[in-house]
Amino acid sequence: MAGLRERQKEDRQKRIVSAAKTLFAKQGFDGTTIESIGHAAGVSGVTVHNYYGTKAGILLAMVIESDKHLIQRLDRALAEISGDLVEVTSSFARIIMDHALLNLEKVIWRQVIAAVTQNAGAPFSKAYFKLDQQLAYVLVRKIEAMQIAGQVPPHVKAVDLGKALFHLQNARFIQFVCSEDLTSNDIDQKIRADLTALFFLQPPVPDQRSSAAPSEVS
Amino acid sequence: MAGLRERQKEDRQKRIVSAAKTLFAKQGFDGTTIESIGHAAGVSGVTVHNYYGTKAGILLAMVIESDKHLIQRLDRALAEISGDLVEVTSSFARIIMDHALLNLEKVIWRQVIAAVTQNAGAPFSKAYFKLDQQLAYVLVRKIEAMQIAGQVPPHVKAVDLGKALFHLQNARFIQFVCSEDLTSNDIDQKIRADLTALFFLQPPVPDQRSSAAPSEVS
DNA sequence: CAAAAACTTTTATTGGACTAAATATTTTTA
DNA sequence: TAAAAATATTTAGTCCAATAAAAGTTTTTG
Repeated sequence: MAGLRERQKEDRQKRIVSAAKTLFAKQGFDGTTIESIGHAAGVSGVTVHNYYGTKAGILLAMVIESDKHLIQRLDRALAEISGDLVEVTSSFARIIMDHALLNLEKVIWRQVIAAVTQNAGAPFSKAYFKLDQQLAYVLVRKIEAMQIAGQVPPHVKAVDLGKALFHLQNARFIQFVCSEDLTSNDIDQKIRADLTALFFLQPPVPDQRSSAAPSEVS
Repeated sequence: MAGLRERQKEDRQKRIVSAAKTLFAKQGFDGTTIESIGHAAGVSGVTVHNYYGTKAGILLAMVIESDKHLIQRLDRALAEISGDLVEVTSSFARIIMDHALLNLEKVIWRQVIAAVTQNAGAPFSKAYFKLDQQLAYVLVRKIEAMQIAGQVPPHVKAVDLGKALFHLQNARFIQFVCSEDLTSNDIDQKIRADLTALFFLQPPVPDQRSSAAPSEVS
């Protein structure tokens, strides 16, 4: 059997998360009561509480579920990219933004970020931060691969670089969801500007030709 | 006269913010009711509402008030720093972290970030983002000065670099307040690692001595 | 199938943010 | 100083998240 009850529970949870997704999208986060989520999912409001603890808990369940596949998708996508670090980071950011908007609207993402920040330490927040770390390591692995291919200088610590790039990307992602006006193209431009400045690149660096180009430091 | 009533209003607002600061610190954000803030400030809860709209509004008023002087302080502090960009950014971040903790505890800062994110678009959020921008421009100005002094290559766009560094610092600041364990020293190390990797620096570059450390590029 | 275990639901309560409207007070101005 | 204007407070109420405990239901187990 392996748990008939288990399956029912999962089914209920799926219905709850699905109902929440619909209602949040339709009426917003604050405009949706836990009761109404339960009603739409065919369970009582208290049951929703029992499963997810808080409204934010439901939200995070949604996000974590939706991000399950993002990491693999990113890994695959980055493997195919042959550009420099700017291209790689830009693509990384773009895939994350696209994926994010595919699942939830910006206004909901704001609630996600708020909930995670507010409840730093809560189980669902830890899960979210863990996910972030996994995302960062997608970048780290790509950088390691680029180092082997000679596209990134070997003296750079891939982990440090990957994390730094991830944090930068994440800051821009937050900016992205905090402004309804900003498109993913806007953010892409900003990220490119960020990296161009940070890498101290002379304007367009051609290609393979001695990619190290260490700028004369003070 | 220039408004006796004005002055009383200001006085009341000061008392409210001050009371809120004390109570938030003592009982936490959620543990403090608007009613109790009003009581401590000698006004009614409704008056608190009238002035600040929401509990988050009070919080942001606190932050904005406390950050009024931060920009000047930063400007003065950075003017005296003569190190490279890593040193400058590190100091920048450190001053911000110190200032932040001097005024509010981490747990309250989490509420601040949550509130700002959640209510992106609300007047107090806009004010906060504006403040952020002003902070970023402190860095931009310093970089411009460094360019004139020949410490930063002239082909780099100071605005881009300053904003990028600010965003990175900001991401690390959020990490800082989201973990009770992390000290400002921890974050400092992380920021140094970030920048070292991003700038593609050979490990520690001593000084003028051009210690080439030629890495065998595969 | 019956008893026990594991959940869910119902019912009831609490607590607090936020709002609205009526009332009271203080300040201004004439 | 009295009327008017501006502002604060009281009062009353709504809404909803969150919790607790009792009652009901389904699933498992023996």
